[in-house]
Amino acid sequence: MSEKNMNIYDVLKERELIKQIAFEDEFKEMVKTEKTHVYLGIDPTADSIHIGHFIPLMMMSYFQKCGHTPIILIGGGTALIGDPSGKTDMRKMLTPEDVSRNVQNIIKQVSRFVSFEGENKAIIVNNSEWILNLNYMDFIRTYGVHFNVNRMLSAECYKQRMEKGLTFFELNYMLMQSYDFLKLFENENCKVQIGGDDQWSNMLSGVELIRKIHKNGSFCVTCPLLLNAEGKKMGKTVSGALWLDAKKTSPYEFYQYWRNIQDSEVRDVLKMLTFLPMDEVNRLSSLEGEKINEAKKIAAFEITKLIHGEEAALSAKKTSENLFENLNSSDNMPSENLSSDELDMQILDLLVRIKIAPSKGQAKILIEQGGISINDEKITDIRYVVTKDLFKDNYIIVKKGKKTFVKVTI
RNA sequence: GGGUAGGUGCCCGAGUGGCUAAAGGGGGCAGACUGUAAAUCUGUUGGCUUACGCCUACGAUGGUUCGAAUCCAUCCCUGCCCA
Repeated sequence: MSEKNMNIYDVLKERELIKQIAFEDEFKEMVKTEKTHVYLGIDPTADSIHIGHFIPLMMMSYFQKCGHTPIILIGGGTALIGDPSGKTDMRKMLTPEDVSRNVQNIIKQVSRFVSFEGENKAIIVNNSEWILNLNYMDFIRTYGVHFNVNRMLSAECYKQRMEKGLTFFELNYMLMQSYDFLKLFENENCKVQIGGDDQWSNMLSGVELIRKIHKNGSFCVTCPLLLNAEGKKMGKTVSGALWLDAKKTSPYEFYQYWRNIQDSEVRDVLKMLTFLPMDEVNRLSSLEGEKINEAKKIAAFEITKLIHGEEAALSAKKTSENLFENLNSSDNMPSENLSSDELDMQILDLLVRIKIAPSKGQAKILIEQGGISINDEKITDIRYVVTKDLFKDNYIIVKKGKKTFVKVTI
């Protein structure tokens, strides 16, 4: 691999994947001469990773390509307790079985970005190994003394919480995360932590803890958060988050998400979420007017390929082209199967049945506003009945608005 | 522990006995316009019902009343101030 000798700092700079670095100059010098371990923390609170993990994983991928060793830290210890950071309610407690099943899924998805083979193969560690055995008194005496609460409270992430109320538990998160880094530093010679910029304070406090105890270099690097043109986090879909698991967000849906980004987001998306050469990124993102659709297609394809593999990406792309560019094929479209005794169904019931509308009331509104068509015929009567003769080749295509298609088969 | 202000629909927020499925805004969805974009304009936004209507919903549980988001009691939760 020729990339092995590339300098990670330059690579990340070029991709604009760096938001902040602690001890930047020292970091630059370190990576010139050393190959180190790099860690990224992921909470196994869900059985899939979502788009928020995407950029840090891209970053990790570059680190590995440059010869560094990725460590994926699973927050198994903290997940067993239940992470309170959700604003409204405590997340439900996870059993050890939940956690280990989630971990399996997460590893599968992470392996799209980092390799678990070769000289600097990625390793997985779980912080339950050390968190669960902590002795409270020992912990606060040994490590607690290094944390200045005044300073912690001035950190951006807590500042916002000050208005809403902050519990001691949440305040502790910073100590836990710092301790994770310290352990990895001591046990695995891990000098670098990476993560999203929202983690900056937590990461920095780990760096400082290590420097206080070992008087030795450790670093953290954050990547920019993926924001859309409105300044909100990207990755929200109608049905919630944009997941990287095909079972939760289909490759087609995933592809469409990226196909529909705004013009102004194209450059960021290509640059940060694909491995396309920068020349190409620059060329594509400078396209104007209608032509920028070309860039969006490429972005959607590349990103889908990265997450779901080439085959799934091709078929998502094909489905999309067929639907929107009128080639009239329904392969790979989201589909629902009806049993034959469900025929002659009222249109309202059908829309609910195939999950196009959440309730009959909503379905009624959609039809009244002209948002529903079957096989390209607009439906205007809310009492329309779906009969068997509509089903050519045993399927119909139900369309909601401009972008939602469902193939209904019998 | 004491004082005080609060908890309303996806979110913010008005409402302080009947006209309230609950103003207004945001967000979502749909329509027009477009490039599967943005901006703009329009409609719509609890569930069931062809409909009359019924059910569920203003932190929780009880109560007062012909009638409660609105009054009373108890409880739970949150903010702020004092200790």
